[in-house]
Amino acid sequence: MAQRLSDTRRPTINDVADLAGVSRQTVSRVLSNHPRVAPTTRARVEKVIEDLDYRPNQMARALVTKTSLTFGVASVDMRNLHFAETCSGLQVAAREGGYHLVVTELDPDDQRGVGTLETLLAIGVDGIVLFPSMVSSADLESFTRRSGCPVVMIGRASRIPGVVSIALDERGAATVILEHLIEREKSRVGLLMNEMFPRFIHTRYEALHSTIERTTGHSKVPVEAARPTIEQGREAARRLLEANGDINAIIAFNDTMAMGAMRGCLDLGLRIPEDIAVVGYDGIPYGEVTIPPLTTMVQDSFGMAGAAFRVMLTGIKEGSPVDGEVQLWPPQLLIRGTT
Amino acid sequence: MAQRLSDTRRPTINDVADLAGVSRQTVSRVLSNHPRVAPTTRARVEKVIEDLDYRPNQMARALVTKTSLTFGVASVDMRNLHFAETCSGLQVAAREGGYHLVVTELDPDDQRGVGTLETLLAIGVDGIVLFPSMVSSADLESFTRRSGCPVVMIGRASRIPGVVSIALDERGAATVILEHLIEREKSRVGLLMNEMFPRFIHTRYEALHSTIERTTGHSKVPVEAARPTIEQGREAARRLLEANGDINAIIAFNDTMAMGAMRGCLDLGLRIPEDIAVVGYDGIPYGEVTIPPLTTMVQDSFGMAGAAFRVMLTGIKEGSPVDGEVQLWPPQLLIRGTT
DNA sequence: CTGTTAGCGCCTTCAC
DNA sequence: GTGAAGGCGCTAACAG
Repeated sequence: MAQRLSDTRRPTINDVADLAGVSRQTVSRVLSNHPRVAPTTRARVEKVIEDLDYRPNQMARALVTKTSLTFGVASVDMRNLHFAETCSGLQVAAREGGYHLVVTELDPDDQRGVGTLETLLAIGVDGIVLFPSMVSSADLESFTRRSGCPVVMIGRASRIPGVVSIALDERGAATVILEHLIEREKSRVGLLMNEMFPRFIHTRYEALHSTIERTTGHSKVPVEAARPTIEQGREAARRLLEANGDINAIIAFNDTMAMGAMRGCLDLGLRIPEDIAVVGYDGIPYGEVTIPPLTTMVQDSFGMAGAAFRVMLTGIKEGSPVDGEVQLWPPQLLIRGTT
Repeated sequence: MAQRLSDTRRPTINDVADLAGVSRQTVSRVLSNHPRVAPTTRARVEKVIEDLDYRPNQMARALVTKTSLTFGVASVDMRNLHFAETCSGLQVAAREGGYHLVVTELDPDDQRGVGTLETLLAIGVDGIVLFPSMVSSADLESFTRRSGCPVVMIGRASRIPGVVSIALDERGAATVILEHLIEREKSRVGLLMNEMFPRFIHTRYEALHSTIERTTGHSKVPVEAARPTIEQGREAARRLLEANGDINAIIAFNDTMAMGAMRGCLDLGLRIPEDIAVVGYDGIPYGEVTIPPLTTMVQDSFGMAGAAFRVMLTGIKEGSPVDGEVQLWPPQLLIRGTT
């Protein structure tokens, strides 16, 4: 038993120091590339490190440096391509800096959501990338104020002190979509929104709603809310169409719902795009193989992820997040077959 | 500045102890629900914990307990629905045990892949869930032997000492698919495989290849390898069809490639399923909205994730992984419109 | 250039 | 029931 333990025990900085005949401090200096180490000493220590396949224990290191080289990524549901792509982008950006991602879904039982953030903090993350969620602006502000933890929010633009937002320019996006639909003479628009997000964080809904009112003159905009799945999108689209026979365009919260909506339209015998146009958001790859291919408001998940990581890193290094900054990303409408 | 630091400093066990007028030890006992604490003391301490919103620093705790309550999840590419769903399942299972996921992509520069595993270990994970990758069986075996870290591999069945495999029963799955295709009189099968996975870990390829030979009598099975994307699947399918005019069925490595293959077939003017049948693997939601809907070998990502977490937890608790166990999951063919 | 001392925040072991 | 030492593996600050 003791045998086994000694077998599996990872070498520590002490082991390296002993074998190299130096103090732990010298090893530590070699590790951190401190200049004032004699070349011969350095070589000797590095040799031992190599031989032992030693790697410093990051948790011990974090305990003293207050920097764990990990950051949290939180969303309500990770089974989402936009999220997956963003995570991939975060991971790529993070790797260079030696950072790791702790990915978590916000606890559905924790209504306010802050609990999940506190938990991330307790395990030692240096920063948090947060996807749109139930966490209210007030809670978020108090969280960052209390903790000093840099928080970057992707996908929802709000000027929360202590939080940097990176999001699609929703108003610009809505305008581009509406211009396009109007050009296609599809100005009677219905909305398919995500019921997971309460009104107060629903910038996309508000942007679309006000833009539709402004550009089409229709004051009552038909809308249905559902979970962001194909099946729910399909059913919601049917409800939307049955209750509003005059609709000739559907804008969906994301591509997944839009793909469901396409089926809902077919269910009712409507032709796309002749009878009804469909527009999604995100630009997921699967949208290009629907028949017809889906017109969509592309989000540069990868680019936004990179930006998010850099902003977070700045927040970490400066010890505090930039104040309420909002980075808006330009809309980019990918016009394909559904409009 | 000192002001700011003191503002944002998280309370420690000492703060709680001081305020409650007890020693740190007593606080620690309250935290771990130790029975021998006077009810009044406990109440007092809990009150302070509540007031301070104190949460124990997991890294400090991990340093002494050797248990971080985190585990690593590694794959070659996280932009993959099967992976995303599995992560979601892992996260749900993990939450109950208070565990967190550190998700990482295997470093493409690290050809052998073990480096990524070592890095995970250095940041303190208690176990690792590994997706099929370039990591060879030999490297994996030596890694688990040296580190004693429980590793569960999802998606590739191999009897590696120290590693538990959880995977689809590939031979069973291949048999089910072939029986179905033969019944549909589509026995001239071409294969679209994933070039990311080298031969030696390609159980899916081997199962399909040998099953096709056995059941159809065709000894030379046409195959194309490509990256697992829609576009690459499409091109590979065209190559496959152009080189093998007699093919009347394509089995793709996963649904994404299968969806690309469907486009490739259309490109060449083939009707699905009349002229050619298409089968995918995974059962991702988007497969249900292709036209026609995609026949697919479903993988219970969520269930496999739960099983993987439980196995890993057992490994962690017992201090060593179960030995070379392989859990095979039964095939489940979802027959839709492409066959 | 290198070593010593003193913790980081927590738990384990042993006293009382 | 509670407290006092001691140390997990590492680095910061000071010696020399």
